[in-house]
Amino acid sequence: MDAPPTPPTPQAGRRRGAVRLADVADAAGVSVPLASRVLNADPAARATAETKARILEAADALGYVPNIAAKSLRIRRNGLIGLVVHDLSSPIHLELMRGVRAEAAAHNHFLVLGDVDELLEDELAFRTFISGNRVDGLIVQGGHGGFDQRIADIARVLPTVIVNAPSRVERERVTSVYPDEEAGTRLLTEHLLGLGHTRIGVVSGPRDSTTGTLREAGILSALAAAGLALRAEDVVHTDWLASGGRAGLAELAARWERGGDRPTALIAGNSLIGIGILGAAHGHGLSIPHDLSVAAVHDTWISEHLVPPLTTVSLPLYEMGVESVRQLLADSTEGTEILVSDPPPVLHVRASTAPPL
Amino acid sequence: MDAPPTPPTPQAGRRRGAVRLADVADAAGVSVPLASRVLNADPAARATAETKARILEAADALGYVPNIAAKSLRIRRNGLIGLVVHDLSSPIHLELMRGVRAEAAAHNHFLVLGDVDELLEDELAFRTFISGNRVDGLIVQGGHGGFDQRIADIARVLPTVIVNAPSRVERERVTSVYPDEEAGTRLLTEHLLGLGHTRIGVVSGPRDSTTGTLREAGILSALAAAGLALRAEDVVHTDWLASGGRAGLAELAARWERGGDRPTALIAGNSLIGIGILGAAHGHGLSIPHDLSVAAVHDTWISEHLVPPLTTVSLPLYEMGVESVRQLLADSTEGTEILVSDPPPVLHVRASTAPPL
DNA sequence: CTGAAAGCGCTTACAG
DNA sequence: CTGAAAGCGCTTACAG
Repeated sequence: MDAPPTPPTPQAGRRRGAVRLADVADAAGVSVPLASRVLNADPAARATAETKARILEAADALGYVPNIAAKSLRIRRNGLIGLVVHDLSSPIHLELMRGVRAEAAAHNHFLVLGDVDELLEDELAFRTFISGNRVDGLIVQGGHGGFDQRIADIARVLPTVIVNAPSRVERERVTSVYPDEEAGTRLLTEHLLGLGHTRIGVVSGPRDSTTGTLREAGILSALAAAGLALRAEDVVHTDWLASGGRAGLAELAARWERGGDRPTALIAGNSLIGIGILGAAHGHGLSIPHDLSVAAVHDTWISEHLVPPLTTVSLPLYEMGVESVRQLLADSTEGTEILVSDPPPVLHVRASTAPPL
Repeated sequence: MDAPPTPPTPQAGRRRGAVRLADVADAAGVSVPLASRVLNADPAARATAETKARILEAADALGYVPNIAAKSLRIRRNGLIGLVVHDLSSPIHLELMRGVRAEAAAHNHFLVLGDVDELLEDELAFRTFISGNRVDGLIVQGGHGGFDQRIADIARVLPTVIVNAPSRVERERVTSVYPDEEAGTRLLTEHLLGLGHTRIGVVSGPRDSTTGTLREAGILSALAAAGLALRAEDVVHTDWLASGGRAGLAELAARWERGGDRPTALIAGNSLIGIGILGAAHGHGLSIPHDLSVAAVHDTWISEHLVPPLTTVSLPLYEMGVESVRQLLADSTEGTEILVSDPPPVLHVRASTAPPL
């Protein structure tokens, strides 16, 4: 038997016969520079309409696509934005990411995915990612404590925008995009007050989280406006996950077992915490909203499918993603802080909140 | 007042003083080619250990990172993998994506994000994404009907792997990576049979979905092994989302209202459908698992936090992501079909399933 | 306005 | 084994 015949060069040689600008120029009978100018719509190129048409046709017929590497090497930009996320599985972060992706695409940019934890750990990956012209700029999910100084370092080299947190970096200013956290929790609190709750507890994120602090401030201000206070014993700090919500409720329930009064409503620092609380409630003999109302920050697709459906306030996550790309591409003054307030926080009342008994 | 002083070239000129290979070579007192060879660990480079050390030191001291554009232009690869996803908000797809990302990073590759729907709509974006050496290869989430022929077209130009679906493309063979769908649903079905259920219904995905068909086949075979059949009236087709699960249950409930017997357990085509069913059950006067057991394909972080926690079978999503990157980088024979069976499907029994009344 | 020339920063046959 | 030279495919001052 003979060796099997070589297949008709399918992708054996990879990147089969890529068509170059020179091929287009040849086909159109013009020089390479002119082809370049016409294809890039250089206003200085005043070739006859007919010539232009011939070039465009040739490019189209040959299926010409510029070689990105060659182009980037010349113009020192590559149409890539680095998106550094923290937790790929959170539906909250995902909504942000959707906005970033869509707006980037609208500007003919693509997203390159990075992972906060990995970049923090692996110095080489870190440098490769932010250096070497790999990306034109960086969008970093904010709110990760220790990462901040690192971000400041990067921002000196590469246009950088922090999304979803005000810049906490003091010495160096980094552009940041964030929502009106306080207005969000104020809305939730007012909703609960309106239902008749007078003692409200909080399951918040990590104690040192700026975002968490802002959310708590919104609760405090709404309570204060009603002449009420937030009791220290009604606040618990945990992490931003469903398991955190579960742990937070366990902690509170343990306190309540010692007797005395307890809050009739809980505000969850985010909707993952809210999910954890709903999931754990039954185990503590709590029926929601009968025994306890629960409301959370951030509306995601899951909220309405939970049992019971979760009352939330939606913050403009998608729009923040959009805005962060705009800021990045506008190469705006570093250190700008953009509050995204359109749309404003919106309350989504669902069955997890009800008047207290 | 004078104009404000120009800041000390922060990022005004962008990409401040990028250090080039030539700078490293100068600093080490060697030629550029030698520096290149040593830094790339070319085994042919037999400079003295001391010279090598000097080069590496210089690179380190200067913080040298190769210019990716220049490098890609030469070697015709850029360390970028295109990941084309369908629904960024699905926790199922996300788990896949995590595996892809991690394995890509392990091979010093980064991910560029594309969107199926957008690429289908926008011809220019499509060509830009797959052509022009933007990415070295493509990983495409499978199971999107109409996209298949398109994928085949791409695969002829660019190394491509379909993940999460066997290749349905007949004429041209595209490498694909998929789980043992039938084993998964067989496990769920056997679990329900073991609990004593003898009539089991299915809320599956779209009627023309290959994945859905495979999952139904697993159910059929397990039922058949027990001498049971799947009744046509107990099957409903919907979409793969929570809203689909909601609609599917509504459809079944409407049938059941006409009287007669009904299934005592339901298998959801995926866990989003399962979430929808759990969320809608109460509205149909059904208590789960008391009146109806529910089990679903794919285990995600939410499953255990649902009310009640959802019984699922986990398929190796993360590992499929990993494997798809390996296949892509191995540039394996086109048309290979890889069944990822490690780990095998695992049953996660939770409170949404119980013996029938 | 257009074309010939230079050059972006690398890698790699090619001579020595 | 190492260095000088060429060249990857583009864009853009620079002359004409």
